[in-house]
Amino acid sequence: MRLLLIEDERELANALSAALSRQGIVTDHALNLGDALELTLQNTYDAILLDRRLPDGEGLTFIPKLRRAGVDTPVIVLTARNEPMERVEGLDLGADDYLGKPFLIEELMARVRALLRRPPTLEEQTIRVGRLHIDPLHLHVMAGSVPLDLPRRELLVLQALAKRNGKTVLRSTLEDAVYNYQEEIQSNALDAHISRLRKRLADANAGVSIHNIRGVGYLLREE
Amino acid sequence: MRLLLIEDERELANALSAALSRQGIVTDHALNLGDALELTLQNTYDAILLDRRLPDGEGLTFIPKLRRAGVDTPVIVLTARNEPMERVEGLDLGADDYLGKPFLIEELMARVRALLRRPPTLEEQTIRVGRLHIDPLHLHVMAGSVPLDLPRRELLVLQALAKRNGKTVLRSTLEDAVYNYQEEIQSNALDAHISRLRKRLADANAGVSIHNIRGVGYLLREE
DNA sequence: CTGCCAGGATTGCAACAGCATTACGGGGAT
DNA sequence: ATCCCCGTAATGCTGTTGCAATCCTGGCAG
Repeated sequence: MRLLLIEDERELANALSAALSRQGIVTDHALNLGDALELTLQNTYDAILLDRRLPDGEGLTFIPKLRRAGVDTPVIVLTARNEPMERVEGLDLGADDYLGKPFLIEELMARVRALLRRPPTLEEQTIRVGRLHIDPLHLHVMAGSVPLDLPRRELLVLQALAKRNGKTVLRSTLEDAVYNYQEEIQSNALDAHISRLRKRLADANAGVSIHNIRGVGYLLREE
Repeated sequence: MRLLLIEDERELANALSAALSRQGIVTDHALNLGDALELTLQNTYDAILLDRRLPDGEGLTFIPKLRRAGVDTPVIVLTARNEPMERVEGLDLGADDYLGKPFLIEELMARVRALLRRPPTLEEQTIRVGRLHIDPLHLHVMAGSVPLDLPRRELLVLQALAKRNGKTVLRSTLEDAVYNYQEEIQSNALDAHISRLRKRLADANAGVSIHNIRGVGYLLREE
């Protein structure tokens, strides 16, 4: 783990560095905001410890600067000013945590650990076939850059087909995907949906087509 | 935004819920850990506010239980015990933040905002659709350069739609975004909000419209 | 090669679930 | 006292969907 400590009091900085080092944490140290910005752009840190009072300005102003530069490393603000409203200000400027001096090294460590534990954002995965982008999580379909609004049942059919991209989907599987066990169908309703879906895909110039395997099922594939 | 508050003092809980509600946050309330666990497994919260002293046990023990159940919702611990070492203990058990009572609502809000800021990129802090600028953190909506004051529930609807800009939001998801589980609606209240919101957006010449996908949900789209 | 047929495709239609809108009134906030 | 939010319900509307009638097609048997 690697931290950037931005702190102008050398004595405190050294003590912190030493303590962190004993925990197996590597600490880079900047004495002012100018140096700090340079360091953050050249390196990647797991977290940044930021003092508010610094020779070249108020520490908090550093956070928006960082963010604008596309750096989203978590920031913990260290400060003597520990009034509630000050904390609000700090947090709203983009700090991830706020720690009033004096503090125990253990608490700092615990807060760093808490920050690092936060899960990274999980990517939403979208299925791509032809010019279609299908986002099953958000029930969203795009044909190229144009959104494709599908009625409920057609959407279900398309999703079921897309999930097994290119592979044949049994007719019965499709039926299960579109109808729950309470809903009985006694007609070719499914065929009707397929037909209507085909038309819509063609109209949208989706670049895919629904192919039938006689007696087995359907599959979705690029044209 | 939707929170779970785990707190046995009804009075405090009600006060908090009211305050949060005024900030556009929907709060579910559990009086004990048992209820809380059930709720967390049934719903998805943006964050959990957890008291330490609870009728059926120490609140902190709840966190590992949650994590084992695969729930990684951020937890903010609220407590009278605010000694540094106690805080360390809480954070190491998996809490994401720690707030000593008494606290200002503002600070709680700031800490919640800090937590929620993580997953979406910082760029997305203010959402833009058409001529609308929506700042979900500060609950502020602008149509062009004119501020648009929306009633609470309509704001919640708009926010929920905007967060998934352009993508379909399930009806049920919208309901969860606007109502907590205690508030049962047995009418088309949601439809009514949508209708009224539509009118306001049109009057404000917002350049966006709410589109319905029959049987699925709604989405927000530029005109 | 031809005819037959089961399975598939298409499409009009009517029913209905789902949606939109609006008026009303209770209740909370100012 | 006033205003506005918000839930409710009545009313009218609309697109989806199940169905069925009809047409099409591929595969197989003779």
